[in-house]
Amino acid sequence: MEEIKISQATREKVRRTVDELGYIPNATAQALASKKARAIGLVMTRSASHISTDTFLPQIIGGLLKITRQEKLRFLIESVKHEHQEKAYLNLARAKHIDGMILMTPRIDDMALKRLEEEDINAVVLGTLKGTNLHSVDIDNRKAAMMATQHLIDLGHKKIAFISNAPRSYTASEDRLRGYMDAMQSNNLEVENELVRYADFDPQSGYLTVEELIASGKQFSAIFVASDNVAFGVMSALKDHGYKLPEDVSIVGFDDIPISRFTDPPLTSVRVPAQEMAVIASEMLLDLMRGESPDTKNLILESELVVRKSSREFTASA
Amino acid sequence: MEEIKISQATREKVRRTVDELGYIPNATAQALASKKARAIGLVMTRSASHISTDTFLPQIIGGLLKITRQEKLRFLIESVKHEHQEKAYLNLARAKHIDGMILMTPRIDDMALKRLEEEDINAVVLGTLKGTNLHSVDIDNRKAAMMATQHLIDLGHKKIAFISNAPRSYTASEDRLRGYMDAMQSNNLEVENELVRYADFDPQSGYLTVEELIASGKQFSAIFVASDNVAFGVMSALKDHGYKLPEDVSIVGFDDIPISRFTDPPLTSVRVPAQEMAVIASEMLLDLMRGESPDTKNLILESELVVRKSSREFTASA
DNA sequence: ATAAAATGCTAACGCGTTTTAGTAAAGCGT
DNA sequence: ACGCTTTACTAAAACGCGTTAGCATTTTAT
Repeated sequence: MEEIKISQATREKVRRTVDELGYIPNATAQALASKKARAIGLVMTRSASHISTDTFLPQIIGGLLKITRQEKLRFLIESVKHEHQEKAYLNLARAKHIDGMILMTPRIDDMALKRLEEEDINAVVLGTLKGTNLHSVDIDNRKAAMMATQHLIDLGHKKIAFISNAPRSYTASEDRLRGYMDAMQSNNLEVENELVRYADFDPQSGYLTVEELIASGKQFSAIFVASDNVAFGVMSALKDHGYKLPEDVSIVGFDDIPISRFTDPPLTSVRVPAQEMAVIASEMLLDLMRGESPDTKNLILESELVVRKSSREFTASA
Repeated sequence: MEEIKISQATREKVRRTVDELGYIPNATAQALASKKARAIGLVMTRSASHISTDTFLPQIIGGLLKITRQEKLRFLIESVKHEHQEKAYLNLARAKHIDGMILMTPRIDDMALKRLEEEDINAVVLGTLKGTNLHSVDIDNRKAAMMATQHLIDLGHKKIAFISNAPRSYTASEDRLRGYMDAMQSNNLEVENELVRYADFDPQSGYLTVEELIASGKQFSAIFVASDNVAFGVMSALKDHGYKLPEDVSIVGFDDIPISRFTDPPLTSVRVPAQEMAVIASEMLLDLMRGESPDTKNLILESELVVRKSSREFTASA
């Protein structure tokens, strides 16, 4: 595979002949002979309906596609049902149709993931999973959530509700909650149980959660919603119940997905470099596949608060 | 492969032994020997950036995943650069790493697609491409666009602008424009060139298009936007320029993606059964892969107008 | 000029399955 | 019991490529 000298003419001639004969190497045979599939998998554990409403996913796919295209790798999407997870991950790699995998939205209790490291399986986690030795790319969810909450506090809000992006069993959800609590506590603000609620990925769950929140009768002048996608439902519910945004309630989201700047009001949100994360994760995976070890084991990317119109100074109206 | 009689006990014993040994068949070897990859591909021709902002994609992926999971097929995403398309499609199948493919967002001028039918390649188009013999699943874009436009006309609007979902080279874009024109003409309303504009998939392009529209000085009291994703940008731009929705301008979108009911105002839109389309397309593909021919060659699913708050009776305010 | 090393080329093997062929055993009818 | 067909099982071939080993040839060093 070193630099071999072959005349340009010969090279061209071969190319032409190959072209004329229409020869296309059989990828399967190549894979079998070389023991390399030249493919990576994006592994998800969510249901089809959650995937359908996931506005974050295209960014990840876009990023992965960028790399796989340029590296001439194939890219498959694998979806494992949570019930069968114990071996599911392993089988994907053991069956050798992929050389490595990228794992999305890890759950805290995901023991199967932890087993991946015991085997010699190339994997990069998109997110954070404590207690494992797996490579990962993520942002500092806790810190970012703290920043977001602090922003609301700086605007004078005291009764700040928290609506999660997902059930608490997902690591990102837990971390963002902690960040919210950090900010509240370090400003001597009380974290009220009634004001902490869990949504479930999609706008609909955000809508319903707000209705519960309103029904609880608790006062609040701002909500930190740990997912833009959920925040859309949150904003819609608030408006439907007669709240004016941002006059009555300030909202801060999380993810800063592409459409967030086009909502009404434009959503203040924590920018998560999703596509960049996907690109880096796949580059790390490539390193692992080559037998090299990536520069960093657990890379944390910067995130920043993008202030738009959905958050504003607290006034006594609410 | 017929029904062989094997005692339940034996069956279980084998299963246990297999489990203990941790044997996992090598998918690559299976594929090579059986000449079946047991995999399908979703083929897209758009750039990474267009993919990242595509809010329609998750629904398609969700639908495909549903079927591939249940049929134990693998599912890969292939992205071909338009420049190299001539052979790109063919190679995907020729290299034999997929048994069939689903083609998204076809372009009118896509000659490469037309070559697929000459070869013996299993393919289903998600959309419509005239002049080919390929199987396809789609809605009646022209009729749906006509309905959407007619809805605005029924509300008393006369100056109705059209903003496409994509450049005119995409078949869906062209068909939706025709539907708009059908409705206008059959109501003796003039189709004004200045009021017909082309966006480019994402909200940003919608935003810019509206600014051009406004700059043109042409009057309009309603806009039919042939994509919800673009419509988000359209609504945002209108508001930024002082228009009230729906008081000053009525909007009708297209696709009815999950978040459309949560916008402000909730978006009137043409419901496209995206996930169902994906499911049916993959089932058709499965038929083709089995050598059977699907019930229908070019299946047209029903779409309906979902009326929400973004469209209302014309008043002389605009 | 000769031996040693480097290079070019071809043929055979191996990858881990499915599939086919082939053989032995068993079932059937007369 | 004998020939015939069916069934069960085993061994080998095939899948289409990468890789290795072996041999022939050329280059380098002495």
